[in-house]
Amino acid sequence: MIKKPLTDPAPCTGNLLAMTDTFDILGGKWKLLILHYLILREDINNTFKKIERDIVGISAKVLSKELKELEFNQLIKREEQKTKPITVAYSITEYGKSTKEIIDILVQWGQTHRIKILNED
Amino acid sequence: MIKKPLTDPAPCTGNLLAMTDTFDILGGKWKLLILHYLILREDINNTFKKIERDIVGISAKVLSKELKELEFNQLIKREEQKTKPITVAYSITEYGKSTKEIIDILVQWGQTHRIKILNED
DNA sequence: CAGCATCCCGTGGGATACTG
DNA sequence: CAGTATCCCACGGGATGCTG
Repeated sequence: MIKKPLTDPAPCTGNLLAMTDTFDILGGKWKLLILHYLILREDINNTFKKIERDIVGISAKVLSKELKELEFNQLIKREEQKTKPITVAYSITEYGKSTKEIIDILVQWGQTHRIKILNED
Repeated sequence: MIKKPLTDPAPCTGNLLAMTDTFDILGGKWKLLILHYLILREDINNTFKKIERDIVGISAKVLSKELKELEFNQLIKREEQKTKPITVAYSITEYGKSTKEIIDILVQWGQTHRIKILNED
């Protein structure tokens, strides 16, 4: 039987670092919701206003900040359209689609949890 | 702690709701780090003090709050030990282990992202 | 319409001290 | 040791108004 060092310094630093990286980029309550929205509506003209209306509870100020950060990290693409009053369309990038597996697992976990809770008591 | 259904015309309401449920339970920057820590150290005596030391950056006040919420949602178990100055050990529950797939994906994504960034420019 | 500037408030969380 | 209680401040984010 092999013993581990007793004074075990913070275990798995690498993993913690990687998770923190992910939180930094995708963290907060909105980014993954926005990515989910854009992934499902890949071929649609998703204007700022439309996103703001569809994602219930988000304010324009916060949405603006979130979109900017997502664009900075190349997860979404921003395109100004030459309309009368200017409109802007946002879309998912190929790289942005890599978050789909995260989203799917979070959705699945949430659904399972809800079922678990309902079956209690 | 589950949110009430939103009266929400947005597409894919169910998915958004499920994701929001997950955020409510596992959200914030600490809960998944704590679960990850406890999953890896399943058979170890994880006292409050030990966790506080190993998870760099967390304060006792916040750790206390997070542990309470995780226990409330049955993701971890709290056990007082009959030591001289009382100690408390926390451990992952079977249900808590269901978060491992989430953690694994977040770790993996973070690592991949880091590699991507390094290979740019 | 998109999104920035301002003002303003609630609260999350740090620092510190105290208790069982 | 494992928390709890207080004080206190920074800042996230709402509301509103303005501009290109």
